[in-house]
Amino acid sequence: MSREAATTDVMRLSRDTFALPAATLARRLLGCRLVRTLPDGSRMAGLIVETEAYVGVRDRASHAFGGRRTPRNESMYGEPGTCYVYFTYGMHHCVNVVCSRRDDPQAVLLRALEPVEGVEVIRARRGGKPPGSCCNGPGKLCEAMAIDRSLDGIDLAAGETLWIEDREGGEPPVSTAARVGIGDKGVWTRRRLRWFVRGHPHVSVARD
DNA sequence: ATGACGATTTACT
DNA sequence: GTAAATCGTCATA
Repeated sequence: MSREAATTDVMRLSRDTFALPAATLARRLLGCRLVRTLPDGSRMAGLIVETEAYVGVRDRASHAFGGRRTPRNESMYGEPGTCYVYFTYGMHHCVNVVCSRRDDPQAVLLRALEPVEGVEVIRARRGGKPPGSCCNGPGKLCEAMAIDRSLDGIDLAAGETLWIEDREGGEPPVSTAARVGIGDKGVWTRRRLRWFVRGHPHVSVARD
């Protein structure tokens, strides 16, 4: 392999990157590309522009708070790079990247993407909405990319039908904010564990 | 068996 | 801004 090819090859994120702590990985994922392929051959991708970190058993807002371990959140306890998909509000899915190490349930919630590949397929699945309204929220991006509980527990590092590719340029300009949709969880409601690309039009909630 | 609760989205006032 | 939609999950009994 030539030096040129090596530097231009898209790099799939691998186990050692997923082994970062959630608060570090959440920022590291901004600008990276989430890729999804379907049995019918279609391929979709979007740049990650907003994330949230759920930092472990002491995080009151986390599904794994206090070490809670049930059939629903079992994949949070898996290898770094495991995909955690849950169903909520009776109608929406949300997708997370499990990180840190096995049995340390930390994860990064993917909250918004900028669609860059398969945009027409994405729009069709979102009822024909404009691209800017297709992936600007955790439930929306799952609908757009056909992500549901059937993908819970898969290995994103293996990259069969869903994986993440590293960004090619440097880190985009980053803003932080409190996480969205957290009820009263004391200090954990206010901590700035949300990261997004500053000023990006596809972010779900721009407020800091 | 029951009930409360969502890491949300959409439509409507 | 407020409210409805809609149901799997889990703690409690």
